[in-house]
Amino acid sequence: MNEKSLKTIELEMAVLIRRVNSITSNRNPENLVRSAYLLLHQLSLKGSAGVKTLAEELQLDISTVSRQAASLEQKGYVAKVPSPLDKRSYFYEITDVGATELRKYKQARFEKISKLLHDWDEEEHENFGKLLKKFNDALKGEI
Amino acid sequence: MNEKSLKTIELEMAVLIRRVNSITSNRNPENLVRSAYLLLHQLSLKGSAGVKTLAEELQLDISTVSRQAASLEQKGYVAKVPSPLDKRSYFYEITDVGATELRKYKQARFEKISKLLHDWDEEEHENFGKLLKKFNDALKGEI
DNA sequence: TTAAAATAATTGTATAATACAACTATATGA
DNA sequence: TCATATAGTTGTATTATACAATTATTTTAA
Repeated sequence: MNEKSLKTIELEMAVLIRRVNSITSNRNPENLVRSAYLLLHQLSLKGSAGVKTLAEELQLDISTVSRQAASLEQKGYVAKVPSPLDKRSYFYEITDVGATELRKYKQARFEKISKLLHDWDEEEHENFGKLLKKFNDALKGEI
Repeated sequence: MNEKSLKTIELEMAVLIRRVNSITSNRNPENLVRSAYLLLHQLSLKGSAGVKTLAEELQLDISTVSRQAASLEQKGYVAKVPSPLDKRSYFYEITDVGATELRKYKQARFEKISKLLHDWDEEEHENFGKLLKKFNDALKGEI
């Protein structure tokens, strides 16, 4: 039982959150805003859905998702389509503009990370990705 | 040039920030508050310092650190000692109560992480810790 | 078959964490 | 010694979020 690694993770996780939050905070709210990134990603990945479903998938409060969706709609990144079956509910679907913006946003993040990790070897990239994913899977149940 | 791993990191990093922020948000602001954790850690590690120095070390705005320090002082976790040489400035030093609270806070985080990663093998723990640290070091220059 | 309960979404309000700008008090240096 | 620089605080704004109240609609049960 080696506590050292776990202690490192404990501390470095706090530092990571700080730094990433600081770096990714939005400069121009004209474009895709950080907080709505995962919402748009989800719509792109899984197709259209209502606020309730999205909130469950993203593990966020419905009200939070409702606001994020409204903001995406206002920018033209998603379309709000009334559900034909249930007049209370809607489907949000990503628009072409939204898909383009998502691609650009992802690309910008990708490039930042590529540059940041340019001197890591391939195995480190792969390991870090896998472990992050595994950590996130573990976290999922904790919210 | 394998883009896949970098794309995984790009996405999982966003998910990680979301989930960790959600899980670590404070329930009882009587005790040590998440945002001040690294400040108290820093004082514990490097000894007493003024707001300016701490802000540089933590890469935060002076005003942010000033408030965090004031809140720590109000809880009795740090003492605010006037600098004898310069009447404009102060040194914050961790108190015994503060040190105890820091230890408890760290221990609670440690236990959460231990439980979360109980089924990882030792090598994964070690790797994840090392890579997180390495990633944070890379981020440091980007703020 | 209608009244009560449940549900989808929005909106009001509150909080945490932060940065930037304005300000105060003190120190430095030309 | 006065102008400028510096340490720190406080005012204000923003982002991201949750919880509570509300509205509109649907489902259920008497």
